Amino acid sequence: MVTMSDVARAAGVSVMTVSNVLNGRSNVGADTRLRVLEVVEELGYEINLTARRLRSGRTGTIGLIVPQFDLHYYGELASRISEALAPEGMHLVVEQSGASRERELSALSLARLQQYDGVLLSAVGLDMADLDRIHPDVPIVLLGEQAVPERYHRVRMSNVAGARLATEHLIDRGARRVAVLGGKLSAAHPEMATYRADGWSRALEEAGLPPDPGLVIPLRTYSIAEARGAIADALAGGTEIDGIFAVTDEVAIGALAGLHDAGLRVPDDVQLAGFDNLGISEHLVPGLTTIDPDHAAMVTAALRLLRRQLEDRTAEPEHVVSDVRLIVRGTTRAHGDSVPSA
Amino acid sequence: MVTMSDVARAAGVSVMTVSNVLNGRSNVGADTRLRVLEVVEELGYEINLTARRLRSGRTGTIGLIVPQFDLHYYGELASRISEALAPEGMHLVVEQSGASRERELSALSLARLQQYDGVLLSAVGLDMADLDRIHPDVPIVLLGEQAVPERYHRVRMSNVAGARLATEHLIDRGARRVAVLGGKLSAAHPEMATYRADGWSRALEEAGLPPDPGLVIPLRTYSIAEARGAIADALAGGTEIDGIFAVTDEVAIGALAGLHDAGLRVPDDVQLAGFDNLGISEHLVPGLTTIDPDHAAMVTAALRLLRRQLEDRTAEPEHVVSDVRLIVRGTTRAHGDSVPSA
DNA sequence: ATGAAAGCGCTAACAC
DNA sequence: GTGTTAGCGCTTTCAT
Repeated sequence: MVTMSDVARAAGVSVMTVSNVLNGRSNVGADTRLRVLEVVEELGYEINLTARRLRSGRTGTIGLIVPQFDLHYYGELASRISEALAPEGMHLVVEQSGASRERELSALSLARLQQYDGVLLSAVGLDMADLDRIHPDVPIVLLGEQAVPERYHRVRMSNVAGARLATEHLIDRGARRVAVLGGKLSAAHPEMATYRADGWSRALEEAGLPPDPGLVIPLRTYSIAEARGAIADALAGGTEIDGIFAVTDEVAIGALAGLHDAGLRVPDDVQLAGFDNLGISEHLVPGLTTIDPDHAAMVTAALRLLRRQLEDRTAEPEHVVSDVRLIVRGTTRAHGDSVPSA
Repeated sequence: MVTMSDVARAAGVSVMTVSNVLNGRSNVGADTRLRVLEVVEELGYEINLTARRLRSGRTGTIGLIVPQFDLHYYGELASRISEALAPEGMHLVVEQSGASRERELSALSLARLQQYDGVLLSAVGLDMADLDRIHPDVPIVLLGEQAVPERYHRVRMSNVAGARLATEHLIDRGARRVAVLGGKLSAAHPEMATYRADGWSRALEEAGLPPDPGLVIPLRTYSIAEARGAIADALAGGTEIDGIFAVTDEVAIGALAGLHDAGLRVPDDVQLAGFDNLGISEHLVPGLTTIDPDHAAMVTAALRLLRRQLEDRTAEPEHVVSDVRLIVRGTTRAHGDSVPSA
C-alpha cells in the first residue's frame, strides 16, 4: 500500500505539500504541484479515506437507510437521491434496516451514523420513543410517514390528502364498496397505513358512504405476494368489493393479480387505485391509476434540509410536506361509465 | 463525543481494558468487565468505527456495487445478500455505479474499495481492460456476465443455456418468428445481451429456423419504458413477430405493455418469455414465463467465494456458474395449442 | 510557498 | 488480568 509519505519522499517534498496538492489548496507552487501529481500517478497512490475521515471528520458520503432494498419504492428513491448527489461531489451509500425495530435501531447506532456526513432515514419500525432516544451529532433528515419528535428535519407526502383523492376518484367513477388494501385503523402510533386509511375513510364519509371496517384489509409486509393473497382471502370470505384503494402501488400490483385470480375484470368489475406512482405502474396492463407524490420535489427538499444542517448544525428543524396529484390510468373507469351490475 | 479514554477514566481502568471488554476478549476479570459496561451505558459511549478501521483494517462491512438501484434485479440481489450477511455479523452497504464506465471506474477506485472488507461487484460498463487495470488488495467477487480476467473470483448464470431454454420453449409452443428483445449480436466485448442473443440464435438454428437479424431488437438501458417503445417501433415498422424472448424480466414487462398497446394478445397472438424470474414476474397478468437463475445459490456461492478470500488472500480464483431452469407461466401457451393464424 | 509537530480514536504487541 | 507503548495515514495548526 502506497501512503502519502511514500509520495512525499519520492517527490522530495513534505507530506503536507502532497496533502495540499491533493486537496486542491492554492498554496502550492505550480511546478511542485506538477511533480507531486506525476509521482502520485507513477506510484498509483490513492488517498486513504479512513485516515482522512478520522482526522478531519469529513467523509463525502451520505447514508440512506431504507427498510428493504426489494420494495420498488426504495430502489427508485435511492436512485434519484444518488443521481442528485453526484453533481455535488457527494456520494450515496444505501443500507437496509430490515424493517424490524431491532435492525433499524442498530442501523441507527451512533457508531454507524458517524460514518456519514449526513443521513437520510426512511424508518418504518421506529416509534416516537425510539427516535427520541437518538441524539446523533450527524445531520439527519427523516423521510417518511410516521409521527416523529419535533426536533427532526423531515420530508413526507400528503398521505391523507392523497388517499382521499384516490378514494374520491374511485367513488366518482362509480365504486360504492371500496376496500382499503393495506389500511390500518387507529394504531398505537400512526404510520403510513393509518394515514392512508384515514384519507380513505374521510372520502367515504364525505360521499355519504359509511366506512365499513370489513373493507379494511390489513397487511404486514406490503409485498406483492401478500397483497395478492389478502385479496384472494377477502373475496373468498364473501366480501363484496367494487373498488380497491391500495395503500401502495406495490400492493396494487398484488391486488391486480388477486382480482384476476378470482375472475374479476379491472376496471369493469372492480376499480383499483394505488399510491406512489412507481416507474412500473405506468406500464402495467391496464395502467395503474395512482397518486403521484412528486418524487423529484421530495428529493430536492430532502437534500436541501440536509445541506442546511451541514452548513449550520443549529438550523431550525423544518418539516416539508410534498403535494400529491392524481394520475388516472386504466384501472379506473372513464368518466360517465355506468356502475356495474355486480 | 465520548471516547474510549473517557470511559477508561470514569471506570478507573486503562483504555486497553475497555477495548478488550468491547471486543469480547476473554482476558478481563468479571467485575472489571461489568464496571466497564456500566460506564459505557452511563456515558452512552459508542465505538468509533473509523478509528478502529484505521488501526485494525477490519471494517465489518461488505460493499455491493450495482449499476442502478432502480432495476428490480439489483434491488432483489441487494436484499438477498444483506439478509445472508446479517447472521454472520457482517453488514452490507450498496453503492450505485451509474452504468457508465466513468462512474463505475470511480466506484472502483482503491480509495472507495478500501473502505470495505470485501466487495461484490456487479459491473456492466467495464471491459476486460478496465478490470485488468484494477489491482485492489480488497477481496472482490464479480457478479455478472461480461468477460473478465482469469484472476477474478466470479459468479454468473448460464446465460446461453438459459436463453436457449427460453427460446426453445417458445418454439416448442408454436412460435416461429421469435424476436430477441434487448439482444445484441457479436459486440466488441461480450456481455449479458450478447450471450443471451447467442442462446436465442442457437435455439433457432437447432430448430431449423434461421435467426433473422431483423428480429434482434437492441436496447440501451433495459428499462421498462425503453422496451415498451422498442416493441412499438418494431411492430409499427412492420416486423412480424409471434414470440419474444426478452433478455430480462424487466424488459419483458415493457414488452407486455408494448404488445397490449398494439392490440396484440399474450400469449394468443404473441408469446413471451423473460430471464431473471423477478419477484414481480409471478404476479403479472398473465404470469411471466421466464428463466430462473437460482438466486439463492448465486448469493451463497458469492459469499463463499468472498469468505474464502477473506480467510486466504491467495486463494485460487474460482468461477461459479449457476444453473438455470425454465419457469412456465401464462405468457406462453399450453402444450399442444395450435399455431395462431396470424 | 513549504514544512515540522501533534494528534484524531483506536488496537497490536508486548510487558508485567 | 491489566497497563504501556507505539502507530495506523492523514489533516490541523503553526512556524518559517
